[in-house]
Formats: sequence, C-alpha cells, structure tokens
Amino acid sequence: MKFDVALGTSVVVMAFDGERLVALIGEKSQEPYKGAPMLPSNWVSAGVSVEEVAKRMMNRILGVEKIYLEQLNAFAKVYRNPMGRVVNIAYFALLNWDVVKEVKTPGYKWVSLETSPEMIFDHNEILEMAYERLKRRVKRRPIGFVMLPKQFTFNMIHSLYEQCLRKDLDKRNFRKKFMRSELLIDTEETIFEAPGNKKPSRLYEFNQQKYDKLTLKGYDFKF
Amino acid sequence: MKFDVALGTSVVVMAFDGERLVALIGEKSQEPYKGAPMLPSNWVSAGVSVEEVAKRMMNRILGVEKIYLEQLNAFAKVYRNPMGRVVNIAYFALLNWDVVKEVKTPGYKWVSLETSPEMIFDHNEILEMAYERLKRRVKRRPIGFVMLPKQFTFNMIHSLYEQCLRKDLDKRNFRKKFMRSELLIDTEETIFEAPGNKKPSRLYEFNQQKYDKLTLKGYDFKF
DNA sequence: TCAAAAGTGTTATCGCTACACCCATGG
DNA sequence: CCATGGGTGTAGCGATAACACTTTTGA
Repeated sequence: MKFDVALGTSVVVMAFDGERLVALIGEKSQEPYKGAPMLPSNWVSAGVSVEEVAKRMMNRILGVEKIYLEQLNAFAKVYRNPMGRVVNIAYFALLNWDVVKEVKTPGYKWVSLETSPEMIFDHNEILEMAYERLKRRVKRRPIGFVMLPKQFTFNMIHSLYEQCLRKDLDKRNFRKKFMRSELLIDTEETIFEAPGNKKPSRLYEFNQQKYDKLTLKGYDFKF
Repeated sequence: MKFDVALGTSVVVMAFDGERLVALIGEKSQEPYKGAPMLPSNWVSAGVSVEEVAKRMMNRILGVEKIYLEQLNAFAKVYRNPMGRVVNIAYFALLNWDVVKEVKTPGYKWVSLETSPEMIFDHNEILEMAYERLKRRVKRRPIGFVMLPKQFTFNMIHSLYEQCLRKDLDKRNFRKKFMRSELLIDTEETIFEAPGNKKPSRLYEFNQQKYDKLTLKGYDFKF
C-alpha cells in the first residue's frame, strides 16, 4: 500500500440572485496559471474529512455555517493536473443568495452560470456536472427552497425553476402543481417584490416538517 | 502539495440470474481480516486510471472485456480503513449473467443481493448505494437490457424489473408500456423458457439504434 | 382433452397541458 | 381611471392502474 496520491476538493457553489443562477469562481493563487479562473478548491490532508474541508472553505469565503452540500463525483484522471496525481472529490453546494452575496475573501466572485469563464484543469467539466445534477435534483426533491429566503413569493420560485430547468413554465400550471403538493405554507403576508409594483405578492414558506413526514410514508416529490 | 493518500477502487458488479439480482463478493487475501467478505477491490497506483483498474479487475475475475461501468461515489472518510487514509472510488457495473456466471478467479462468488454478507469497512454501504443507483437508473434509462441476453422474453425483462424495483408490476400494463416505447424488436422467434413449458415465449431484442436516435431528439425513457 | 404458461382489452381515474381574463393596487 | 403585475379556472387528452379471460401447445 503506497500513499502516493494527493487529495483535493472543489466545490461548485450555486445560488439564485433573483434573475439568474450564479456560481462562485475563484482564481489560482500560485504558479502555474496564477490568476487563472478556477472553482473554489483546497487540498485535503490525510487526517481530515473532505466534507469538513469543503465546509471550512465555504465558511472562509462566504461566512456561512450551514450549507446544503452533496458529493458530486470524484475526478481522478491521471493527467487532469500536471503537478501529479491529484484526486479531486468535488461537491456541489446550494446557498441562499441573501446570505452569501457578499464575498468575504478577495479573489472570489459570483458569475452567471451562462457566462462562466474557461477554468483550469477539468473545472468546467465539474461545473457542468453540477448544473446537470441541480437540474435533476430540482425535479425530484424540493431543494430549490434552500436557494430562496425563508419567505418567498410564487414568482421567485417560479423563475428559479425556469432558470434551473432552462425552459418556460406555465404560471398557472406551476402554481397548481406546487399547491397540490401542499408543501407550501401561506404566511398571509405580502410584499412588493420590486419597488413601484402595483400589487403586492403573497409570501410562502416551505413546510419542511410536512415534507419529512410525507417522505417517510413513501411520498416522492416530482416536478 | 503532499502525496499522502492511498487510492483504491471497489466495484459493485450486479447481474440477474433469471430469478434474482446477484452481486459479486470476494474475500480479503491478507491480514487484517483475512478471509473476510469484501467487494472486489484493487489499489490504484499513481500512474493508472481508476476506470482502467476496475476494468482489468473485472477481466481477471470474470473474463469480460466489455462492461457497463459507471462511477458510484468516492468513499473517503478519514477512519474508513484502519490502515491509513484510503480514498475508495467505487464503481457500479452491470453484466449479462450468461457471460459472467462462471467466476474465473477463486475466492469470488455470486450472492443474492438480498442475502449479501456483512463486509469489511464501508463495503455494505457501497453495495447499498449501488442498489439504489440501479433502482433509479432502471426507471430512467433502458439499462436492464445489459443484464439480459441479446434476445430475451417478455417474462425475463418483466421479472428483472420486478426485482430491480422490488415490487410487483402488472403483466399487461408492463407490456403495454414497453411496447408503446417501440424500443423492442419482435424477432418472430420463440423459445421454451423453462424445459417442460407448454407454450413457447416470443423473443425480443432491444433496439439500441432507435433509442440513440430518439434520445438525440430529446426523448426520455421513463419507467 | 387437459394442464400450464403465454398473451391480450377495457374502463375509470388522474395528472398534464394549453390557454385568457379578472383583480387589486399605486400613481 | 388606468397601467401594471398578481392571481385564477376549465376542458381535452393521454397515461396510469385495476382487473380476468382466451390462446397455444405438449403431454
């Protein structure tokens, strides 16, 4: 048994800025390719958990403790990193825009998923896989909510779904489908989504307890 | 950058013996835990591809070249292996029973998925994740066919699906649904599935070309 | 002609899709 | 009172699920 492989982790962090899906991009701090765009990444030393490293990194860059984090894939091609055999266990994270929009560490920035730059190594492939994963997840689990504030309008979740699935969704049918699931709580409160709007929008909350209960009984969310 | 992690791979190999789903189990060849049940596994040295190692291992044990292989997950917990930090990139493979039923290397054997033994480290968790993956895959991709002979009867694919999804499926509805997809070719041939059967069964083939063509046009298989 | 497995149709219900107008409000 | 965005209902269609008998063939 030989210990001759380096371990790293990259995290594709996604959020919804109200208009578009955005992803967090950093830049390489050392040669080679110093300054080149890359996903937020870290080495993982032998004694610590990969997930822990990913979480600490998110905390450092965005100042968040709680985070939706899920393993994406291991990227382990022999020649993916010219420095040697580096196995990258990539994660995919979803965060609430209001909480993370200010970046705490210089060098990182949010970019629209559509216009992400070319990155080092196989990081574009990782980003692509993360988007595909999001697309699938959003259809099968009520996961969109982690990208929205605790209370949100129907328009928010509607356009979030349109962005995730990259297609137009009929407003009425969308509402019906979500309402049928009975996973939303009508808070009876309203806000003006944009300044100057004529009519306020109702605010909803996701009913996590109900979802957990239904899931136990074999319910599966389908969108 | 420190190279202080060992890399290994395990493969969950599954097949359908006509009655049940089966998985390939090996045993540990060295202390500690010599003789203990484990998934087929191998070290991966720094210069070779993980997938390549997995394929070579399958070739050695089962004598197969072509194989349906897909990455399952990276298992990388700090304390998963008492010998040190071992990252295990696990794969999941599906094979045609007729081709693989004879095991070429002593120490390996097929066991029913239902009665799989307790294994070393986190190998039971890996097996469990592979089964869950199969369950999902089988619903969204016509993947069951790789576990069947080129020509198969409706009963075969029917009971394969029942085993994968672990529930009874109505014979008529199942047939209708599959037929509607038009992905099966009726070979016009028949066989007696079991010796002594009174009536022969029709043989079908999966129409891979048609599936590929439909997929390009945005068709998605749903079961 | 009988036993055994293969193969076949119909109906009721449900969810999906497509589509257009009214409502509440602030300016 | 009007302009703007928020919010609502219905009808047709296709998919699903439940259900039992007929056909074929070898023995």
